[in-house]
Amino acid sequence: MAEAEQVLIPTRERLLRSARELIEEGGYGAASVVAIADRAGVAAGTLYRHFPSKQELFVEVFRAVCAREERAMRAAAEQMSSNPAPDRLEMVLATFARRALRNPRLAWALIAEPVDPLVDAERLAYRERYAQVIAQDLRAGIGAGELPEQNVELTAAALVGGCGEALVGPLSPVSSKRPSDAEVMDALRTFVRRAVGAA
Amino acid sequence: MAEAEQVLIPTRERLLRSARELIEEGGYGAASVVAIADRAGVAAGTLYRHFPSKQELFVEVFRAVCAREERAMRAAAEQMSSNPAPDRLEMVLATFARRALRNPRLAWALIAEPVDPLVDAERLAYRERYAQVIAQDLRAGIGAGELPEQNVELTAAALVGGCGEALVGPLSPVSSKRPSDAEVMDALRTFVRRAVGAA
DNA sequence: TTGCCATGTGAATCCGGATTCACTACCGTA
DNA sequence: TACGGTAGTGAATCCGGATTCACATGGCAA
Repeated sequence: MAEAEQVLIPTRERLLRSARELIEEGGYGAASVVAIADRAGVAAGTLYRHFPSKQELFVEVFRAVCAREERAMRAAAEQMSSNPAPDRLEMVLATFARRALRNPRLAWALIAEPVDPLVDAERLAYRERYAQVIAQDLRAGIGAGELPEQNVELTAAALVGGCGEALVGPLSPVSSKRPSDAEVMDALRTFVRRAVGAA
Repeated sequence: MAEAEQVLIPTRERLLRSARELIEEGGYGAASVVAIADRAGVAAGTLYRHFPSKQELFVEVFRAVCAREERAMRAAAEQMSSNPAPDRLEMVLATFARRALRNPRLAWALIAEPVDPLVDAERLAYRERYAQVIAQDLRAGIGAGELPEQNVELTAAALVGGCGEALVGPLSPVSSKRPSDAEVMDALRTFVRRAVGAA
């Protein structure tokens, strides 16, 4: 599978990119060392010139992708900064959902697919960060009297988790009679608004 | 680890039980063929006298446990059959959560931990069934005017998924500063009531 | 020119399980 | 007592992937 070799891009980057692409296409299972190296146009051994182990490579991929997601969510919140909290929350979670639906396999890998302890730890850390983005707006909403008092951390976790898992179904490899993306998004918006106690 | 051998119980059953126990304690990873056989007080080869493969054994364990969960949820709904739908829904999901919190490792295995295609297929099937239990009460509630119109299937999925993932955090192996079970249950009850649009 | 370092190679090796199989032990029946 | 079938044994084998390592190659500085 010798690709049109992107010699412009340094090997290390190419390896990271190959790994991400393979995960996007077929989950962690599809991203074997040989496959990754192959796609990057190098030999398997080369991977070990740039990363101490496959795990570490995965961690780096994972971090980069999660950071991108977090940025997208924060940006969404930013854009709505002058709108009421419920609208902001709806937007933030809709952003999360939209992106997941656009890249289902990757989303599944980020949200649920276990890999190894190193990556799993990273996952937990990022879940926490997503929840914090939500929690922030929840607090603001409560402060402004736009939302009722509630356990902010748990609601935030339930929302991230909730939307995540709600997506995992529609996302999952073999689901057949899946509803359209628009329907999913719509139902999730309603769900979020209600769950936070918006009018 | 030759246990006090329960020769009263047939080997096949003992194997199923060992597997379940090992999964409860350490997830699928801890349930190797040798470990399972060991705990059942037989040799590895014996497992293959009773099951065509490890996968098939897992599927059987998984089915049994999921069926038990489903029964618990249905029973909870049954008991509340004369109460309003929102109360029933709260009860059903609280049952789900309570049981998960009581047996975190197993819950994690059922809800999220990937194993192999056979078992994963089973998981999807059961998620669907849990969602149907919810959907049933949602429909009843809408019919009785106790709940607003909504996309029943998606809300049900979001709730099962939502509670599931919300639990996964608190459940997960290494989470430290986890809130008390009571707090989690409480926040989830509120969450559920709001999410379905109850007054 | 020579030596050294960084990078790349890919076949050989290692490793952790699942799976097999030739053999034993026991039980009920002819 | 012999026979066949069922259950059990556990060391040997197989298998898929990560990891290693002895051997290039090319650039750069002494």
